[in-house]
Formats: sequence, C-alpha cells, structure tokens
Amino acid sequence: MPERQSSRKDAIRNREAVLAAADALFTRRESPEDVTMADVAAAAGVGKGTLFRAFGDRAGLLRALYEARLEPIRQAVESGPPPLGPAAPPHDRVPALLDAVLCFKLDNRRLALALEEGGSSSPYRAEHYERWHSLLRAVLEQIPGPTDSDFTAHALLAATRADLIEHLAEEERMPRESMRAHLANFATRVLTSDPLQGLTTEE
Amino acid sequence: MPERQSSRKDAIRNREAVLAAADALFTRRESPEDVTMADVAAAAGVGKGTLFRAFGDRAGLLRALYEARLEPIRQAVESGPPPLGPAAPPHDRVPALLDAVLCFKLDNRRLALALEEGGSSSPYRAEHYERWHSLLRAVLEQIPGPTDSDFTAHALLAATRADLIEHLAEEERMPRESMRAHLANFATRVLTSDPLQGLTTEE
DNA sequence: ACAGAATCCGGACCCTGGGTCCGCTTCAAC
DNA sequence: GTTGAAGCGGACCCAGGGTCCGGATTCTGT
Repeated sequence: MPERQSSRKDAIRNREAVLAAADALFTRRESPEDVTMADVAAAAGVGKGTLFRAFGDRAGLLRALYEARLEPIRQAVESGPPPLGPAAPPHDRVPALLDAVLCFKLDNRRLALALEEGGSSSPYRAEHYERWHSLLRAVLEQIPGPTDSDFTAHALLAATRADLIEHLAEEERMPRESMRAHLANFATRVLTSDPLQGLTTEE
Repeated sequence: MPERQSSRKDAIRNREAVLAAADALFTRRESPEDVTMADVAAAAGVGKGTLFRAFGDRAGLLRALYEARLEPIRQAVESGPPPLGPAAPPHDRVPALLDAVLCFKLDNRRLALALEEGGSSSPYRAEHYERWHSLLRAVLEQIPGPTDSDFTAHALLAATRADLIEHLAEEERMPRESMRAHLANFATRVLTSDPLQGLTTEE
C-alpha cells in the first residue's frame, strides 16, 4: 500500500492533478465504469505509472476521492451541532445521520456508485462503511427497547445504497426532497415501533 | 438477445450441460468472480461460442440459473399456502416474503452475489427485483396508514442485499436463524409503527 | 434413404482495461 | 556541482469477456 506522503513537489503536484482530474471525470461522465484509469492519467497529464504509484489501484483512487469529499460531514458528525452532532438525542440523530448519508450520496452519486459496486470486495469491508455502521449502532444502542442495534444499523444503511439512490433518482424520477422525506419517515417508523409488540430475538 | 429455444437436440443437451456445470462451479468456488466463462465452457465440455450463443452474455447465464432456482419460491408466493401465498394477511405476509428472499439468498449466496454485484447495470433493473418489489409494494398497500409503499418496499428489500447477507454470514458469523429473526423483527417494527406518530409524507 | 439447407459447434482470435516494469529525468541533500 | 534516491511515463503484460467462421450435425422434404 503506497500510501505514505512524498516530500517531492512534483509528486505532490501530480497527486493533486490526478485527484482534480478524476473528480472532474467522475462527475461529468455518465457511468463511472467508463472512466478508465488511462483516461484519468491522460486528463491529469500524467503517466499511468505515476497514477498507480500514488494510489495503489483503482479502489485506492476512489477511496481517496471519497474520503476527501466525506471530510466535512465527518466533522459535522463528530463535533458539530445537533441534530447531526453528538449532543443530539438519539431519536433525532438517527434520521439526521441517515439523511446526511443520503444527501452525500445524492451529491456524489457517480463516485459512490463507482466505489460501492466497484467489483472486488464488498462495500462492507470499507472503513467508511464500518465507521457509519458502528456510529449508527452506538446511537441506536442508546434507545431503550429490545432492538438489536447491529442488524438494525445495517438494515437502515442498506436503504442508502448508492445504486438504490441512483435508481430512485434516475429511473423513478423521485425528487431529492421526497426521497429525504421517505427515508426520514422510514427511519422514524423503525424507531417508534412499539417495544411491547416486538418479537423477542431468539439466540 | 438469443433467447429463443432451439429444437435441435444437441443445442438442448449443451444448454443443460452448461447450466449444470455453471451451477456446480458457482456453488463450489469461493468467489463468483473467479468463475470465468471459459471455465464454465470447459467444465461443460463445450466451446465458448456455444455458451455465448445459448445465453448471450455472462449476465444472461446468471439470470438463467437464478430464475431456475427461483421458480419454486415463485410458485409458493403466487399460489401457495399462507403465510407466503396470497391468502395471508398483509401483516404476516410481508415478513414471510422477506424471509423467503433471505433464505433464498442464503441458499444461493454465490449466485445472488454474482448477479447483484455483477458490474454493468444495477440490480434494480433486473426483472426479478422488479417482481419482488411490485409484489411487496402491493402487499404493503393493503395495510392502512400513510406509509409510502414504494419506498418502503425498496428499503425493506435493501436489507436482503446479497452482499450484506454475505457479510453478515461470513464476516460477522451471524447464524442463519438469528439473521432470520432479526430481519423478521425489523420488518415487524416497520409495519407496527404507530401511524399517528408517522410524519405525513410531503409532496 | 438422401440431398440440401439451416443450424450449431468450438476454439482461435480480438480487444479492452487494470496493473507492472524499467530506462530516463528530476529533485534535494550535501 | 555531484550524487543517489525518488519519481516519471508510456510501452508492455495478461486475464477475461465476447466474436468469427470453417467444418460438423441435425432437420426437412421427397
């Protein structure tokens, strides 16, 4: 994993160039899978060798882009104001988190798509998924009731899968706001279910 | 789209052979993506040309296998006894349907995985997804309350995505029965939420 | 049973796209 | 200025999906 920083200015410049070029390409092109690594290299005015040295492989490049874009939201979640930040009551925070994920993926559709469906190794092994999941799980745990937070967190996050979002937006022409409303509604329903009625989880 | 039946017996024999070989390969091999088309052809004792003529492309082969395996469940859903069949009350039928999907994907993990993550064109364009979705949606519609069935159906089905199932089973070592219990629990929670508490869906 | 036509067979072949290699250039430390 | 470590880039490699076509097989009409 060639992840360590170089101090050489050409290396740094090229890294930036690649990031910018890739970013542009992924947002412009229709489908993420017709952005080839050669395309990116060419658009950045760089050789393929350089590109692969900087990011390891395709997934590495995607990851780097994704993480960069994700940073602001990460901040907001970790230390921002309610309802996203840690001070928010769990019942509000869960829908807020899901809404944040949804909006992020709407704003970065192509990228999220490329990263999630990107073939080898499921999205569930990605660290950023791991982060969302464990956070959501922790928040769910603060809500009383016999809900099993682990599964619930997975199931809720599944509703924000990039290709589902894409399908709803592109095929079903569902507008952004109603998607948000539906997701919020869904999350709320999951949370506000009557605990007395819930099955006890066996095992 | 070379989908029409041939009357020639060699064609039919070869089609069967390919189906059988592919089935065997996909269940044996670790990851679906290291079953190549050439492998399948070889295992079936057939040339690649034959294989591609019979199924069009990789996705076509997968689809054919999948549909074949799905047939019994389809029967049970369309005309079987409750709680899967049409006679079941919606509140019971929804979890039953999801459970059926879950079990099916557990029993055909590799195949479902290959089909869903199979790169080009999202799983949401597949006819079998369309079928599950519209059925689930119809059943949800029979339940009173301001739930928007379309989105809810998508969200519930998302919890049965092949790669999530795979992750839970393989990485988190979650046993089959507790997965089923959790999913049932989740579905029930979605259904039994207090309608008075639900947000009205705007738009 | 036989000819002719239609269909199918199969593996050599093509092509795309991710990833590697290595001789040459550029940087920065002395 | 010298030097060697790091970086550069594009030619190259390879796997795997998909195509092609000469030859074999099967169907149909008589």
